[in-house]
Amino acid sequence: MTINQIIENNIVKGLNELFGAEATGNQVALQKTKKEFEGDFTFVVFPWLRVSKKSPQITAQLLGDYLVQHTPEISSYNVIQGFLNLVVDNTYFTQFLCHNCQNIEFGFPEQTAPKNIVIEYSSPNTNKPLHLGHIRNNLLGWSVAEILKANHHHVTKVNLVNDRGIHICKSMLAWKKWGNGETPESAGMKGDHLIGKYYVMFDQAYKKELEQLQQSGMTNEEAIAHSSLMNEAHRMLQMWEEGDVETRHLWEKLNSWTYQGFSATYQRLGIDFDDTLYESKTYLLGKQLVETGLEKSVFYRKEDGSVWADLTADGLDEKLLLRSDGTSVYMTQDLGTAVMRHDKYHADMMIYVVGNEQEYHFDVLKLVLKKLGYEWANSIYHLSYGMVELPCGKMKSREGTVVDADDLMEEMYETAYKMGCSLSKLDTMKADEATCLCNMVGLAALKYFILKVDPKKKMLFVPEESVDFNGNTGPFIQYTHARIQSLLRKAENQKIEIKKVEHCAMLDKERDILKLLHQCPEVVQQAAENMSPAVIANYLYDVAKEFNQFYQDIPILRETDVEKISFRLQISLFTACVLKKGMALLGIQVPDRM
RNA sequence: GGUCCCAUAGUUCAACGGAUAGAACGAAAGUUUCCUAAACUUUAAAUACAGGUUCGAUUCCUGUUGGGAUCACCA
Repeated sequence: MTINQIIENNIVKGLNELFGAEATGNQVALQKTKKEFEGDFTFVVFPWLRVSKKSPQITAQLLGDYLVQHTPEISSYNVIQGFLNLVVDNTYFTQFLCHNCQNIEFGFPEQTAPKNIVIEYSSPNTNKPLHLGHIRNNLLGWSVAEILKANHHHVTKVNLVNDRGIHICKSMLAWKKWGNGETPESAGMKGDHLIGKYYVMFDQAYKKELEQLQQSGMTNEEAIAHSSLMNEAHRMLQMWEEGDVETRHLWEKLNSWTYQGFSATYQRLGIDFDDTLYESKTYLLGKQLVETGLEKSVFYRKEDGSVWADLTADGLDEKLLLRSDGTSVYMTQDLGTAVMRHDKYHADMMIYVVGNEQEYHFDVLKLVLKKLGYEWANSIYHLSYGMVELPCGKMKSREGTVVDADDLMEEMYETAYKMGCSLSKLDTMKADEATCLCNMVGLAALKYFILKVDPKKKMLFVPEESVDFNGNTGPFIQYTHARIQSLLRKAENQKIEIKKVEHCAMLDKERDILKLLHQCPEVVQQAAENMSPAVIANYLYDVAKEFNQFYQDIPILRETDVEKISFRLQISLFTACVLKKGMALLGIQVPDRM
């Protein structure tokens, strides 16, 4: 049981015994005491004045006396207005430090109901390279998966590759027409970038064609209908669906180039998956489900042969499920994917990390699944995150207003390198060590910048300006860790042993940082409940900041009292552990020197 | 037009209905004979507007204004 729970239980007992309140546990919530007041936990008594029938001051005093008497961990209290501030005994914190400093399980909260969770993220299209939007998606998905694991859930990370459809045919057609057999090797390009080049090429040629057709007197619609390029692409899609050998062969070849490119990007980003699924393998199941729904009269067929779900009774619109030519749409595929995924993993919860622009899509998906009789539709959770916007607005691949993932990571590395040089941090390092460090620092800056923001909120990215290396940033936390490691190395060189100190007079700064470290498990738990790595990121910043103040104000190795040195080293060691573990949940590595 | 989301210092982000709304960047001023100055200290600076609920509202409700998303035989 955590100390919060112990105190809360005693508050419930106190309220009942003193005032006959008939209170229960979930009505009582403890909060952290604000910094400017004395105390560690605060209980607000205002809501209980009705049952105590006494003034706020008296009510709080009575309860305070009761708690000090019945809770060994609480040494004293004070009352300000209706706020009862409870002071935890110093010994509690010194013992907490002794018991958890070397505990590798520390930070992972207790879990009474572990779940089977499948989390999907990334979900790229194979016709273009990954960009900043994918980076947010990947980092969020990966980090949330780690956070859920830290809360003892069984997590499967899956990537659903959108490997088929008209968009893929566009790059295939462009490569076939104008590629002259170009390969990633011959072009000296990453495979995904090469394919992306042809995708853009198609779009440019298509636009030019439309312009010419319009100049020759056609309306916009007529031009679209008469575009030979688009018609060719559609023919290619049909051939693909019919299983034409040559088309399939081309498709496989170009996709394999993209996968090689993706794989390199994922690796550099530090992202991985337990399983990869392909839409080309699930869309047929979706079609079957639609047929079943037709038989059950859950869906209906229009005169032109298209199949629809009528969701107007539920406040949504009518939704197309099969085109009049019988081919499937996005929703059809997703229905198949959902059923397949549920059957394959026996999931209690299926998380989809997908942008908030698709909220409507997921509302529809859940509703249609329910109409088909799948009760588990409620276990689908759309982890809906905000878009990353540029100063010029939304990112659009075809218009070239994207921040490419590979370029961005390279820029981060270069910035870290320049910075390292100007601070003379790299002077004493070997070349490969410096490279490794700059990669670590550059990535940390990028990842932290993205993950510290609440996932639900959209965020603004200003190239050359957004990603900082000072202040509330990844490198700041890395620096704090490196500083502690340096301290510990020095201690080892001086043959100083870190002994367990069970009782020790404490300075305010020491107490502050211990109190903060003590909160780690509940922070990890809260991050899981909110599915928000930002909770962890902001906590780690607080820890690092608190430690730097401690480090600045209080001598550690320069102290003369052996007990105090030991105690402070132990605090430092523990801080380093929490920083390292926490950063690992964000997918950020921490160096031992920088 | 229908539905949904958002609005906090100059800027980017915080704040389970609780106390004097926190940080960072940027601006101004300081701290290195001493454990890493990628650090620390100090100053100035914000809840879009109007109502309501509450002992108490940045947070909940209603309206106004301003942004964004979505409602495709696109994915």
